[in-house]
Amino acid sequence: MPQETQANKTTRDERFDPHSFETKWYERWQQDPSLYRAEPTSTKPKYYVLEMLPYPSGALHMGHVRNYAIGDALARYMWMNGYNVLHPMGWDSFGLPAENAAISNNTPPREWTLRNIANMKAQMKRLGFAYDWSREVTTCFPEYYRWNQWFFLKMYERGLAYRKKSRVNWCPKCATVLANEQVVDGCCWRHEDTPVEQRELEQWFLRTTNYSEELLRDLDKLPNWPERVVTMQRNWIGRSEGALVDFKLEGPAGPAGSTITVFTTRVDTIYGATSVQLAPEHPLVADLAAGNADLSAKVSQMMAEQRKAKEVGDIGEIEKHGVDTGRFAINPYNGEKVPIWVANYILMDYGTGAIMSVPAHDERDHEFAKKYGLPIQQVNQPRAASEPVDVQKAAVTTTDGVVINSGPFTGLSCEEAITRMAEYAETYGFGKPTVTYRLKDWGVSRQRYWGTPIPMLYCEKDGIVPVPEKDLPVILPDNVEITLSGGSPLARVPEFLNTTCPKCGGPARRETDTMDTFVDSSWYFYRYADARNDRAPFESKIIGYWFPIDQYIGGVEHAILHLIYSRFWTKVMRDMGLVQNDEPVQRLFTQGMVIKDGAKMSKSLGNVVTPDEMIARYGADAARLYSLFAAPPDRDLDWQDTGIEGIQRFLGRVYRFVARHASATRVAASHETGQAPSLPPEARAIQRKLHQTIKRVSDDFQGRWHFNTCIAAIMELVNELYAVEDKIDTMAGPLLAEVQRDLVLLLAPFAPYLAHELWEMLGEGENLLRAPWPKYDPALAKEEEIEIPVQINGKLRSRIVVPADSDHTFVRERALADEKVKAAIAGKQVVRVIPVPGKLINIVVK
RNA sequence: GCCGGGAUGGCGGAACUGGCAGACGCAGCGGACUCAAAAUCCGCCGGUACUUGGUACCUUGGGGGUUCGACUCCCCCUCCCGGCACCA
Repeated sequence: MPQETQANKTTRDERFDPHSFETKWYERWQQDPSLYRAEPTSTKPKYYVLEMLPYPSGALHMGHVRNYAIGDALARYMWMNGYNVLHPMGWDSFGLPAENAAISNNTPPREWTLRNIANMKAQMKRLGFAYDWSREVTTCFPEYYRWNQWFFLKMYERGLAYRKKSRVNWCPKCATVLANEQVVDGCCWRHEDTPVEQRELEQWFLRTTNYSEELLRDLDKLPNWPERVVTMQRNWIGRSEGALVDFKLEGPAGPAGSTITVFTTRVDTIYGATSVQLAPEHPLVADLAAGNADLSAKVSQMMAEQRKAKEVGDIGEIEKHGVDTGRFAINPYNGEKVPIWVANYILMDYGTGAIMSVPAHDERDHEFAKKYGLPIQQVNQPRAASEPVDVQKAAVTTTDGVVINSGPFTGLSCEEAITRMAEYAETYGFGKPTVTYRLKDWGVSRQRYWGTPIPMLYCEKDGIVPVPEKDLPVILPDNVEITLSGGSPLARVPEFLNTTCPKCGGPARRETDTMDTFVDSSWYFYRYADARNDRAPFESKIIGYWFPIDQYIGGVEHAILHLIYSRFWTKVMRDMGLVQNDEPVQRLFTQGMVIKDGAKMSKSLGNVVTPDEMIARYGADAARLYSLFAAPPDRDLDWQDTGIEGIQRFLGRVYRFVARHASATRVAASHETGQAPSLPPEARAIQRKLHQTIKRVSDDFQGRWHFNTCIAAIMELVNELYAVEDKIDTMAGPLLAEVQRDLVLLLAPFAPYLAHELWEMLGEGENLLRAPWPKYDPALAKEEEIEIPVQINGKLRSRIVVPADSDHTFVRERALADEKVKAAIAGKQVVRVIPVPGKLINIVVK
């Protein structure tokens, strides 16, 4: 054995070559496809960890690597802790970039997409991510999208899918319609410099608004979602409580009827209403303007103005103006006649498109009334008025007040009046309490080729006819000419377009729009649980076992779009009896972006770092470990090329240390004796550090996920091992063996290649993924002596070393006896001594 | 305007419940090894002042406060990032 130690010393400067062993393990892992498979049933507890599936754009970027490194570390940790882990991966593979590539490279979208998938899958494998590929989901395959179509039919049956003509967002670059969620600052979410146009089109919608209330309420069931995601969804749903009140039109009524229903959150101020304001697009406006050329012209001008403002995204900035229609409406509470105006700041798509204008108690109404000389009438007196209020000067908008000049409601508090007056309206049939939402139905039609065909037919005789379930899937044809003009490419494929009506057997044509790709990603994670089912999207019993997802990890950019649609889809499936869970995701983690030199990586800035070059230079482990080490995972990560070199150095230090002492460990392991005899102090220090490190890493996995500090802790352990390495041979063998094994286990979730290599080097035959996570012993982690800082009047003046379990009296005596302390308090009076057990002592002197 | 999040050395970041500010890493400086370089190993590394060791003072975006003690709590302000917004 001494000779062997000698031999090891000679390998001290052995080069650390991650590529040789990463290649070796990569090949071994490819040979065993069952390695990361989840067990269909198990006595172990289940754990479903999921990273957001990528769009197959061509190659992974560092943001992907970071996302998957977090998920992979967690999956490996859970495996080592004895869980039945489901850790799948798939491809969100429908979408526009494939069509754009088809146009620019003359490559069919399918071919382009599948090539990208192959490339990215190879990258993932090379990075060592532990996915259960037997459950791979590719959304552009008929075996997947047929279930999109199936769900669509089920929603149609339940009245949740419907077709209507409406004003929709249109991106001229995508040549298709966008959902409200896909419009960012008035521009397309894909083309941030392209303003969205408004077009009138016949479209398919899903009734997300049926679930507005539940989508909002159930946010309370998600305590383990990031606060900001919950807030963003809450804002997006935009619940507002108020009342509907009917104002009767005075004089002749047109086709739009004789009632103007207004929505208000402040019905308590209705006695102060001095006009009614309509949105230019309000149906009644056409009636009122009929035969009035001047009014018609002004109204169409306002419509144009609103549309333009909406496109540019600065609705809210435009100057308020309006026009008096010359007609009147009756306030149902007091019978008063108020003029009806049309105003450019009233939006048809919020509330009812009509408001009552109360200039005394609303700032916008006040501004408007001032401009046009409309009367301002106070009906609300604030309680805590420091100076006399003058509603002619400024609106009083507080709800902390008392209702005045309001007939039978005079004297009520605002809050009470809001309730009582709405009830009153309901009793007398001219209104009711109500709730409105900002959330709109989800427009899912896209005038594009590379997506799921919407399974609907149009028959001249029978109208809209759903494709019978037995005829699914409606296959997306190949060889379609793709252009970005002239509407849906599928409309130019006669073989696809023309079919027969299943009801009457007569000629029918197919719907040529495809589904928004967010449909694909709204339920893909259910498919993973039962990915090869060809009779149903999945078996409910299997969903019952795996759901909800224990941990979902992805970018915060999906906080609204994908995550609200997924929640909606789950609730619909639950109401269909397919799943039992109300929510798909138990815990959500949103990781920060990877940036470089303070900016998002982009080709135009030339600051792109690719995983391939990082693997080539430093290896997969280093790329993964650095993406976890450089910043806490929830924050943005500023990529520094020199930073990853430090990680590579660290991995080399680990490798060399274990390599140098592996044989000693193997020998020790072969005649393990159980509890070591009392250790020499240096060995005890190492043991203590080891157990402290195990605690820190384990705790972080349970709670904060600050993997940057976990890795720092492991670095500290390795630094300590190096500091005593010269003496390590004289230390007890079993301890060295324990340290080496545990060090490798601690690194296994973060740097799997290195960990596997060293595990084998230590003579461990067992699969590392199934090796038990090390346990720490609090007694062994505990310090025997601690250093106590001594403060005088809150300033650090000295430090003393005392046994860890010293009581206060002892610490106090030692502190007061300290030379530096004595000098500092000489001639002064000790007023108080404040102990912080185990932490610090502060002496207050005068 | 409203709602979140953030600002700490030359840089990325640490300090978890009010208790040693700057862990760990990068960059930098010095040393060992080497003919030399790379690699590796060891040491130093917030600022200012003074006689080196050392000691004192300053320092967590700015200003005030609470406290024996504040990166951490409270009030005011500045800047940055994200969401919502004529929402009635």
